[in-house]
This record gives sequence, structure tokens and C-alpha cells, in this order.
Amino acid sequence: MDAGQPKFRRRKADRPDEIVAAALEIFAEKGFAAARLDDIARRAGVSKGAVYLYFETKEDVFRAVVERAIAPNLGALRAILGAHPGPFPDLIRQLLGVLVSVAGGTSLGGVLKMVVGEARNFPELARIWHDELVAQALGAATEAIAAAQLRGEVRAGDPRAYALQLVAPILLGVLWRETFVPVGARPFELADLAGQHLETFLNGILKEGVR
Amino acid sequence: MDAGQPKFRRRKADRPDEIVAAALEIFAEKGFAAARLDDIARRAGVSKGAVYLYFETKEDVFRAVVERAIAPNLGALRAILGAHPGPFPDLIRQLLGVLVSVAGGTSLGGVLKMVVGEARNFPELARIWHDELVAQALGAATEAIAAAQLRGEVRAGDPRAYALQLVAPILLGVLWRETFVPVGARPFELADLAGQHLETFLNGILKEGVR
DNA sequence: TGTTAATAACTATCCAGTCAGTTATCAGTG
DNA sequence: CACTGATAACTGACTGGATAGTTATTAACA
Repeated sequence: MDAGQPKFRRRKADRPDEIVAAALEIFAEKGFAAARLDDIARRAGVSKGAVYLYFETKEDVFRAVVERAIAPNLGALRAILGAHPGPFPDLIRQLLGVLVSVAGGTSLGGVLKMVVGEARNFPELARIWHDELVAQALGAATEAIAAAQLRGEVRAGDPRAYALQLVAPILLGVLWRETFVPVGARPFELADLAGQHLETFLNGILKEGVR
Repeated sequence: MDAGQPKFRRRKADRPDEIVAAALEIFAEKGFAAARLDDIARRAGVSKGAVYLYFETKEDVFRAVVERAIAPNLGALRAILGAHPGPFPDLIRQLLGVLVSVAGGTSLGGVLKMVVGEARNFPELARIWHDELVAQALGAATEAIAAAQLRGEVRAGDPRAYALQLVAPILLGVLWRETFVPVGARPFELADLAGQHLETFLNGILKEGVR
């Protein structure tokens, strides 16, 4: 036939990333079980057979997606903690800022949904996410809060719970966007939400007279 | 053969509820797609065929589960709003108390997971949950906060965002329990979390001098 | 022209939904 | 009270369709 375009290109180096990226979209849309490997392959511009050149099983693809989503987020977290801590309110402001930009700019929402939805079916993945990302982020925030308590900036109370309170509205806003906005709910503007929450949270957690 | 125990009992009246209860457990564990109707039937103490005497399709069973989970929660919500509002902090305290007891005593967590995880596959169900429960609860809290702002009790700011901030830590605590506790994470004691959050939130949202 | 990335058609399996047959239950009868 | 249909709740084996995973073959490209 005509030799216009070749039927496919051999691009061994790029395929795995492309497949994982496509899989992220499909998994985030449908969940693990309802996602068809054929769809993932098609979205990656490849045949199903090609997926099996790079991954053993569907579960393997899922694993790659979840693990890949950890690295950049962990990077952002480290970037904050690596910087000099500064006064407590600044640190919190920075943390929320990064959380918002990560939530807005990456597929955190989709992955969050996946992890929540498939935790029971893939406990090792939930564990990986917990151990390598969530627990570390929460732990870092917890330590920062505990340190501020020692310095007398922050009220008494469980610092780990304070850390959860800190991130909860943003994460719930993300889940809201993923879950209810597609069926017509009014979204929460994450930046505004974060701004207001920052005010309220600091106001609520700082000791009298520190402000 | 021996006439010891009959192979089954005819209990038409009780079956639907039993099936829905069993389905809730299985769906909450595995999600919609990965749940086998055979498992649901077995857990309900019945054969798969019997399920189809009472429900048209698997989706129909899922619908029943999600809808059934709305009623009691809506009831609890109405109970609060029906009572005289009282001063703002009392209302908030009450709201959080009910949220915690609902979260602890019912399968809110499992259903929450299901709705989040399957929203894209079942938009009508996400819509039902949003319209009939979530939006109403959030709307009610929003109104209460807006009213308190008018009375000068509460700071300026978006009342809807305040409402989200109010419930976020509890809901995230529930999702934490469902997602990460099974893989070894330390749980958040919901009652303690709510107590601390109540303090922080009120402290952060009330105008100076109101306390 | 040899190597191998990639395809496309195939197989095996799993499971939602069906249905013919079985059995609990009960009203009616002797 | 014992027996007997009649009824319909219930079972379990079956089917059809969908899809995870395999493989024989093709074609890119060095």
C-alpha cells in the first residue's frame, strides 16, 4: 500500500512513560477494575500487546502509576523542609501554597481517588503511598507544629491532629472537585480556600499575643 | 434425606434489606466493579438468583445501597436544624458531635469511599448524593455561618468555605481510617480530633471579643 | 538483512444475568 | 389432625459477553 506514514514507530525508550501517563488518566476516571487495558493502550497510542512488552500485568501498570505519582510530590515536600524553617506562620503559608499548587497542577486528585478507592484491593499500594508520601508529609508538618509549640508560638494540643486540620480543607476541596463538580456542584476555588483557611487556622492555633 | 434443617427459608419481606446490607459491606470493601454479585448473595445468605428476584441489575443494587445510606444521615441533619439554633458556638458543637457519631456509628466511611471512587462511573448516584445529602448539609452549615456573620459573631469570609473547613478534618479522618489504618497507620480518634478542631475552628472564626 | 518493537488475532477466564427445576409454606379438604 | 395440591420463594447450573493475558506474524530501522 502507500508508504505515507509508517504504521508505528519503534520508540522503546518513551513507551513506558507514555503508557503510565495514559493509565493514570484512565484509572483516575474509572478506577482499577473498570479500566480496560485496551483503552489504556489506545490512549497511549499503542496496541494492547505493546503494554505487555513493558509491564507484566495490569496490576503492575497500576503499581507504576501510583509509585510514579509519589516522586514529584515528595520532591516538593523536601524543597520546603530543606529551606530554612523561618517563623511558624511563614512555614505554614508556604506549606499550604505548595499543597495548592501540587493539587492544581498535578493529578494529585486523580491519584488520591484511586488510592482511596482501591486501598482494600491493593493494600501494598496503600502502604507504599502511606509510608513514602502521606506519613512523611504529615510527620513533617507534625514536627514543625510540635517545634512551634515548644517555642511557645502554638497552643497546646495534639500536633498530629493539628497537621491533619491543616491539610484537610485543601484535600477535601480536591476530592470535591473530582467527585461532585462533574455532576454540577459549584467548585471551591482552591487558592481562595487556602487563603481563608490559612487565616482561620493560624488565628485558631497561635497563642494569644503571638500574632 | 433427613429433614433436619430446610435448605432455605422463604422470607420475602426481609430479603431486600439483608441484600442491601450485605452489598454495602462488599461494595465498601472492593468498589463496584470488583464486587462479585455471588459474594453479595452469599454474605446475604442467599443464592445469586435470589438477588435477581428483588433487584433488576447489579447497578440497581448499588443504587439501593447509596440511597439507603442517605436517609438516616439526613435525619440526623434535620434533627439539628429543627432544634432551636442557639448561639453559634453551641450549634457548631452540636453539628460536629452529630457528624462524629454518624461517622463512628454508621457506614458513612464505606459509602463515602464508594461515592468518591465510583462518581465517574455512576454520575447519577454522585448527583443524588450531592443533591440530597451533601449539598443540603453544606448549605445548612453555610447558612448558619452566614447568619452568625450578620449577627457579628463571625469574621468576614466566604461562609461556604468556612462550612467546608468545619467538616473537613472529620471527613478526612474517616477516609484515613478506611484507607490507611488497614495497612498499619495510626488512626485518628475522631472524638478527640473533633474536640480539638472545635477549639481551633471557633477560635479562628469568631470575632475578637466574642469569646 | 538481522534484530526486535509492535501488532492483531487468538485463548482462557471470569462473572452478570437467565431459567428450568426444587422446595418451603399454607389454604383447603377429608 | 394428616394429607394434598397450588403457589411462589429460592436454587444452581448454564450462557453470553467482555476482557486480561498470549503468541504468531509483520514491519521499522540500524
